[in-house]
Amino acid sequence: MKDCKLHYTDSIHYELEQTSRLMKKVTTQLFEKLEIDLSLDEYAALDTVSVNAGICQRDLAKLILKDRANTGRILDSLEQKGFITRFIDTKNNRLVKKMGITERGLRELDTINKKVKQYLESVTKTISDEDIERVQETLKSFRLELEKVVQINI
Amino acid sequence: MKDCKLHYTDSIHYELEQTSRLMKKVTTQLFEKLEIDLSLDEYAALDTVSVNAGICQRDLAKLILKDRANTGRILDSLEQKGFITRFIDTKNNRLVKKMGITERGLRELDTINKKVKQYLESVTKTISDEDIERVQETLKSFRLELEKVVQINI
DNA sequence: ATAATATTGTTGTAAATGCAACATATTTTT
DNA sequence: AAAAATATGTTGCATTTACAACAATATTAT
Repeated sequence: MKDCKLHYTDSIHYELEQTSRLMKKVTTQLFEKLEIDLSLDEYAALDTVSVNAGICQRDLAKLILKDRANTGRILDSLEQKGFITRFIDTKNNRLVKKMGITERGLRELDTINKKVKQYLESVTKTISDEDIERVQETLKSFRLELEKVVQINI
Repeated sequence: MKDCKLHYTDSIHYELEQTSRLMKKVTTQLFEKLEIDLSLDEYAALDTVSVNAGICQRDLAKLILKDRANTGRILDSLEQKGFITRFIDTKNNRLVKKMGITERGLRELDTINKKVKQYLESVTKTISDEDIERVQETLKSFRLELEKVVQINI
């Protein structure tokens, strides 16, 4: 019993990784099925921009946990599709590329959010809201602990 | 408040993804710091093999959520490093490549497990054991629900 | 018995990812 | 004021990854 807990496959870290990978797979398949013209990462970025109007690229990169290079590329795609606009501005007297969601992007995001929410709720319907909420809260504390020890170079 | 919950960034799926990515980053950095000569995936595979002696490649692929191609490559590396042995056997009258952990692999795994456990426990020490356990259990039920709807081609 | 289908593993390839190097501009140090 | 350090974004590259095609063998259907 004591030995059991020594294994990675019995750890919360393993469970997290597995669940997350599976979740990603499910969502990717859902996006294909619903013929959504965005990648999962583009969607996450778009959603994050929508609630953080005027955010700059580096700050966005921190939120979506991508590096600056990939964040830039994701934004190129979103801009090219007309879902966001980018503009040069300053932050702490430095030139930065800020962005905002377009009218079209907002409509697209809203559509996707509704579709996805409906579907995903049907997946988690066997799990009580309290459990979900409790997990979410614990994950958040957990994440904050992780942020203290991880070195993020973005 | 109701609208809030519509956003991906407020969903448990987002929290899962973020926490998992962060966790991966932390562990990768830990492996580098401890100068462990295994990738994270190799470690997960080795650990899984150790508790599933005689497993075949495809079954292992299912457990570590990699496709058959990548699983094969990971095993090539582990075999080359002398941590596992592979042998041809049959499963349901079919030829399969089974594997087992070597004496050396077992020692290596044990060393890593101890190091990693010690470190990771220091990370999660601010979170109570009950919370961890509860999250782990809920994640597992969640994962089982996901497995029902996801299409896995391995 | 022959053809079609299924299982398992490998190889090839295109896309995603992260990291380092670079370019530019600004702040801090000397 | 000049030099060093910092912040931000982009480009290039090497690694990882997933997916499809293939090879070999066994099972099932006709």
